[in-house]
Amino acid sequence: MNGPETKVAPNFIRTIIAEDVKKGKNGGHVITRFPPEPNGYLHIGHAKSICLNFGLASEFGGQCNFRFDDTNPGKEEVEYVDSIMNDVRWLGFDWQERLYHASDYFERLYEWAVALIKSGKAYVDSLSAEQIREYRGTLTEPGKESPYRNRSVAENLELFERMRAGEYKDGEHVLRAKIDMGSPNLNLRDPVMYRIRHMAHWRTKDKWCIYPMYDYAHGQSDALEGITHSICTMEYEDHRALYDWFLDNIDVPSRPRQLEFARLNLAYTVMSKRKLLQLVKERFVAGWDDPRMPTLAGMRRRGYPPEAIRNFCERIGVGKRDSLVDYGLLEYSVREVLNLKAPRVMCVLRPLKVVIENYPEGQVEQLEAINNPEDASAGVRAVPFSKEIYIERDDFMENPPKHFFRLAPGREVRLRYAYFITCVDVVKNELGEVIELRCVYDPATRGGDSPDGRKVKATLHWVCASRAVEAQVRLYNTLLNRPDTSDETNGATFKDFINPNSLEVIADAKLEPSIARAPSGATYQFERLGYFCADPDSTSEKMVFNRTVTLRDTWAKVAKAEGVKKG
RNA sequence: UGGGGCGUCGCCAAGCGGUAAGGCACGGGUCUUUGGAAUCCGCAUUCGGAGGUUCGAAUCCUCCCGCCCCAGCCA
Repeated sequence: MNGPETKVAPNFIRTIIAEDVKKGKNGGHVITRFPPEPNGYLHIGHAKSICLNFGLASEFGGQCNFRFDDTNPGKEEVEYVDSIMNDVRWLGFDWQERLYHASDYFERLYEWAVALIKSGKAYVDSLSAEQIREYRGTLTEPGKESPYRNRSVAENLELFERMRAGEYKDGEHVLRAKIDMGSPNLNLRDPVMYRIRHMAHWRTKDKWCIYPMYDYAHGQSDALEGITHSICTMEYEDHRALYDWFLDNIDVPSRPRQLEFARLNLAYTVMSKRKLLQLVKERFVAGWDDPRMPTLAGMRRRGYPPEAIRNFCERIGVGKRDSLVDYGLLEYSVREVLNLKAPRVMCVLRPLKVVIENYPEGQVEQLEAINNPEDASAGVRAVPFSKEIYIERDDFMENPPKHFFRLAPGREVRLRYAYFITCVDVVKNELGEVIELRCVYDPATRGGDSPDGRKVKATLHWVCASRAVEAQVRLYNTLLNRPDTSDETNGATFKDFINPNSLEVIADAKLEPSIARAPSGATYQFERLGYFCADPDSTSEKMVFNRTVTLRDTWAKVAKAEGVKKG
């Protein structure tokens, strides 16, 4: 697929793996894994990891396993399990039969813990959680050894066995690795391997009441699956010494290597599961799949194609430094895909009635419109036209500024695929607001071309008033009103910067009749406005559309630069 | 003031001792029945700073500055 000139941009992980393969390490094989914990929905940051892991595996002719990191039953739920698998498949990746769980290895991990006890490298500690924290020391002072650190192997064995048997309450004992309480790396100060949790696990049910910690479970799970490159985010860099310590002190079947990369931060949104959960629980959004959410479920409902997300993940690259990616890059990736695929259709969001005075009363004609100028195979459709139509309020200005090309008193413009019309009169209500336009059309311009070759500076979208279908349209803006809300130094939190205008609902947009019954999820370009997709909230009475992303809007840029006001 | 990372264009990001890729954004042109799309052109004498090594440094050395992560029986 990748020809010689479509070479992908190198990154340090790709480079390391290529070197390993070249040296024949791991027999030249590459096996990666995507290891989510089922404690929340997947978001665009996970997409980066998914694309990296599955992408690298396929690039090197290897495979990527799917593994639930389910070591903490207190936080994990099956609702998340289902959504996670669904989202990875939707993104376009397939783990075939290789669906694994850290909980598949509980028995093996337990045996290895026993072996570590026998070799004097692990012990049961009976300090309380607070005491363990005190004994751990601080960033600048070394820790102290627990008084239980030198229990005999026999005693440790018995205690650990009874921990498993359920003879102790939560928190009474833990199993710790015996490493070095004076290490400058806090992860090596006798890390906890097992804690007691009398709690059912979604898979193992009541079989266990002791559960392994991430640090103890992850590397060994990797080794059992023959993972060659275990790719994780930067915050685990300090854990690598521990990851390696376990692998060095346990008789594992293979030797994986941990590599760390920087997680994705996207402007105007948040990525942490904690914050996303807060948005859902505190009703700032309608749910995990709210189209404003950076979750894959939200983006799917918003209308972002999986291909666009994959392209975005390739474009942002992979590095080790903190970054904040411009939201515009994601939007560019979305438009790029949709431009080629989305059928065009006309919809008027904020209607302004236009009466064409010289058009025959009661006549309705069908005009031919191109479905997708980027794709001839998409064909054409018929759009009804008659004496009364709606145009966009923004497409008319009574006193147009210099660079406004659209309709104005006395001005002629084109109605897309229809006729040239000239505004001859403006009807206002008692408040002085424009409520209707009176225009005349030129019958010779049918279809939108003028036989005499005269030009017009603008083409407007429109909808036939008598045949229009009303639809609800939801317009989305950024969830947060500033790009970076991570600085909480003055007691501020991201919630202080939630954009109160992130959702704008248009109750009665006028839609051309051709998509009156569009299937949920179908994406269209509403000409001159943007890409929109049918929402599952649609009913047989009323369609609901989500604005996926606007089109690039040069006029908006000009208007802003010149300080043009609406109206 | 311990340890681990990181500093290349407004935002990402290549580069690994031979004289600064690419994408987005931005500015301008062409074309246009979407102010869309497409297309062309422009956009870092300089790589956090200061010294040093070298014929030659973003790349090597020294010192300095800045930012991120770590004190869960979370992952």
